[in-house]
Amino acid sequence: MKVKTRWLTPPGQRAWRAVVGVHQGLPGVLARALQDCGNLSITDYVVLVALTDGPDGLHFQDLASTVQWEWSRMSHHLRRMAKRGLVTREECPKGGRGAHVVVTPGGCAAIETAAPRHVATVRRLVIDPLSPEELDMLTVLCERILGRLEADRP
Amino acid sequence: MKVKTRWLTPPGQRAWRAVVGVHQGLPGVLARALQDCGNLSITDYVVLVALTDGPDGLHFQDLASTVQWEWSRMSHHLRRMAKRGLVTREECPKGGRGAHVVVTPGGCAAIETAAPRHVATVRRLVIDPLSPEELDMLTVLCERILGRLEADRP
DNA sequence: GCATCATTGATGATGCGTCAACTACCGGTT
DNA sequence: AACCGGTAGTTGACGCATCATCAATGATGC
Repeated sequence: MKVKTRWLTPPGQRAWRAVVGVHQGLPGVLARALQDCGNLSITDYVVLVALTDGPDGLHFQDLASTVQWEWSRMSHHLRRMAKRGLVTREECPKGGRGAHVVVTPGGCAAIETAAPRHVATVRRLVIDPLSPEELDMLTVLCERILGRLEADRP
Repeated sequence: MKVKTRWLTPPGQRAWRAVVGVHQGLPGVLARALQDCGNLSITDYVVLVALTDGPDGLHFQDLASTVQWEWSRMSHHLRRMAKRGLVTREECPKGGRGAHVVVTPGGCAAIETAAPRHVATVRRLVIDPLSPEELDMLTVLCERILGRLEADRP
């Protein structure tokens, strides 16, 4: 019951396999590293980094747009994070409507322990095994692919 | 409330951003392409490709090991695919215990329409925008990273 | 001043993936 | 035969992501 499709050329197959392999392997290792120090998921980490990047919290919608999430996803995730004491919703200081999201001391502590280790993991897995020239090459190639991706999804 | 961590160097940041961008963007485009022709998810596609790669169906555990899934995940997914008429569980031809999974005619038709388009999408997004030398370079870099990943997860 | 509409955000339903039982069945041992 | 340990696979519960929908709060037109 062979499917008769013209598959990729051997170099193409090998490249695709490698890309898929990285795609499948990276999140697991990063997630484990984050789990080991502070019980954070990758998504928690992303949200906390966005929130702690400025001096104060962020508006709900600004937060959602900086991490490129839909509002509903953000809302659900903030509820779960709030239940775990990582963030809180406050009244908007500008008085208007809209939720203002801030990091609790607990969340701040969590991100401050997690961030250095996470960066170290990224370094170890992706940055360090490549020479500076190779890193630049990887950047160029990924950005080329990214361009196609964005052209595909306007 | 700035988190004071030594982040990546600018080239490192740019590389990491590009890698993450590809990682986040690729599945969406591939999933849409598969959805548009046959209502398959990426996971459906992977299972169907594995099943139609040989002349006959596969043993449950062989299927699980070729696509690198846990048994429970495979079991759940096969149940859902069976409910949609894509695969069936049969008695093992060897007589022993164990489930034998085969593709239904409907599943076969689905994969035969989906596969060429999927390959074309991969080509368009990843293979075509790169020259052969660049493709080889991408392979080498990804495989280097893969090595680190596997060293990290024994 | 109020009716209408868009924005902002929350909620419920559904599907997927993981973990931890749980069942069933085969093989060998006593 | 009865027992037992390991293999094969299923099931249930839970967390997360997405989609559709709902409620409340603006802004705008008349």
